[in-house]
Amino acid sequence: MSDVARLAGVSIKTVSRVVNDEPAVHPDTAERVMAAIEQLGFRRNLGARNLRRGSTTGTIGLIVEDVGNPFYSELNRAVERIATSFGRQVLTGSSEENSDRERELVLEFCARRVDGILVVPAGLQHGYLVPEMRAGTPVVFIDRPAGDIVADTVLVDNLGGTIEAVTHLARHGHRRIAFLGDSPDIFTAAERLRGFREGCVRNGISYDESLVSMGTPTPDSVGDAVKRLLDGPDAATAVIAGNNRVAVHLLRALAHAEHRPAMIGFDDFELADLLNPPVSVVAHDVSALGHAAAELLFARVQGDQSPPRKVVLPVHLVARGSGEVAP
Amino acid sequence: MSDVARLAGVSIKTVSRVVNDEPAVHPDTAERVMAAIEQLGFRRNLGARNLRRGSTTGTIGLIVEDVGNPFYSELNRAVERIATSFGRQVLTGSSEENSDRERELVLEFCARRVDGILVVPAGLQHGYLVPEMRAGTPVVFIDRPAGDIVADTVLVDNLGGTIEAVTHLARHGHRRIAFLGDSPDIFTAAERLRGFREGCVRNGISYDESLVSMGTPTPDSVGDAVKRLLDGPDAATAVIAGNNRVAVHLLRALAHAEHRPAMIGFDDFELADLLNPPVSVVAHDVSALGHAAAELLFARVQGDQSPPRKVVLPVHLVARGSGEVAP
DNA sequence: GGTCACTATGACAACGTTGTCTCCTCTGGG
DNA sequence: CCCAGAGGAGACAACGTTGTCATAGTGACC
Repeated sequence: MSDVARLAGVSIKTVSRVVNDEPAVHPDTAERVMAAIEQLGFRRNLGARNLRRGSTTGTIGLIVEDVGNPFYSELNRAVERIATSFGRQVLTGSSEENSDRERELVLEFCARRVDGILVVPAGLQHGYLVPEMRAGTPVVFIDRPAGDIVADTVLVDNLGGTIEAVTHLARHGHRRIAFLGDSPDIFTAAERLRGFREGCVRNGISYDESLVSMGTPTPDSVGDAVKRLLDGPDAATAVIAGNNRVAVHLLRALAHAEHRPAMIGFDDFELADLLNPPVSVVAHDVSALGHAAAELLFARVQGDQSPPRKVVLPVHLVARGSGEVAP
Repeated sequence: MSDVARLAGVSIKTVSRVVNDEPAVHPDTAERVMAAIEQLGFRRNLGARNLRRGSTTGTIGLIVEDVGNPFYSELNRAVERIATSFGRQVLTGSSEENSDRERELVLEFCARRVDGILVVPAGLQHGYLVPEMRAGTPVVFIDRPAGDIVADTVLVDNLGGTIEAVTHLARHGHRRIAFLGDSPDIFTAAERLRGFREGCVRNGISYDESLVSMGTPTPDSVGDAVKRLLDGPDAATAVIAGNNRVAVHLLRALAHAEHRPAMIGFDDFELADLLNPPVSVVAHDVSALGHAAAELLFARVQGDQSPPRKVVLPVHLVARGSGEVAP
């Protein structure tokens, strides 16, 4: 900026005035300054500006498990949309379902003085956030609640959705239903398992633990579970996939099976309707999840001091075929 | 920091020393400072630090068309991985295929003094980047080259891939092949169309413009194209989808068709192998694209001054079934 | 005992901005 | 002709850090 000032033959403050469109600058002077800016390729340093003004940095942080997962990238997009409408930019990070990495990212974001943080939490302990939140960085939890602190949270109705799935299958005559879920350490997985259990009870099906398989889904783990749960005399006649990744692995494992069980997935996914048979799912609006969380965050950024809110978004069953076959 | 200093009864500089793990601080003093830091929830302001040190900000910018598109989110993930290994964080933005928005994002990133920018360019004019690049912000173009400047670029072999697709179809007896591409303003779309043409020539097929449909893919636009190209006496017997989004819309349009043409998509996508028939594609390694671009960017960040490089990554045809049916 | 090396600490300036205050020069009204 | 007021511009400090230099204290050695 001082280079610009020198070239234009004015003071540094006048350059600042021009850059900030402040009034009380003579048009001729302004023009000279503009020319100098152009010539030198000057661009105001936002970091210095924010430091001096004590204003916000105009950035928010978003931490998800994996920005490459379509579920999270749709979330990312929704968040970005809201952030843009508030004139903010988004720093993203993947926690890889690792709570140390999550913490690292959060603290780094705080050191960068982001205006707020959206996080799909990996761990169960979030005490480390208390000082940051007290220092004025709002945090909103997405898809999973905070472990041990009270904070704004936006969830989907995991329990209700899974109950609905079980009920739907029961209505089509299934009594032996298997449940394939992600690691039970993950809130959504645990909650959906709880919904599965509750769904069985409500439909007069005895809950059979041997029909449940939980764990980080890999092609092998899901393949093994399929062999175990869907073979033999006591085989399950229907199966619920606990999330989109389980569903994908499950579909691949079932692709060449002789007789396929009925199936319902939790989380919708692209092309589900084009598979054979089309896959029925418990769907929810991922964009709405991102929107709601981001809107809540920006309300906090703008000073909303009301007590922490918990929002639960509805889910709905989309019957496409795979869940409507008889045993 | 001055609060911490006051509480610990030391100078501000000593706090700085403790925070930076500098030697020459008495253990007792350090402990007192640490306690004060803990008590006050102090966190160093990275913005101020970077300003003072004149160092890099530890961030890079990534601009794609849409962070929610699986293709770009996979790219995002690959870039993030490299960035993390270099201790950097990633600011992301969606240009929405709008060159003004792209420019806005780039300039905002520059004002934030990112260490470098990765961009999937939307427009054809990048002169606005020259001052920024001269000022020392390296820029690497991904998937599409810069419009009117020379810069580092990482592409995939669009031409070769499409030629291969045509050849593959020709080998299976097809003579009337349709091509559905994205808007010809997009480099990859234009290039793949060129490959289609060249592929026809090489295989002794007369290039028939009436079998080509280019434009931003929507369910309707693709549906209309399908009706036009695949009906009637002169209908195409095979079709090439110019990118992953065209492919998805095409599959949906064909889902209930009586006799389906042979089909090959450009860009692989999840579940392609589970459709009926499984979809043959010209695949390329999106992660490798991100890796290569990010590695190149960080080489520049670290001072590599060699002439701009152009990297073209290979593609390969994955035959799964949809491309291997006779006319 | 004086010098030297070394440890531990602080004062101060500077990074690139912008808010505040001040100063100078007009213009127009009395 | 004087003065009030407005318009235009600059000097200076401050934002939160850290690099440089200075200083005080402590042993160890000749």
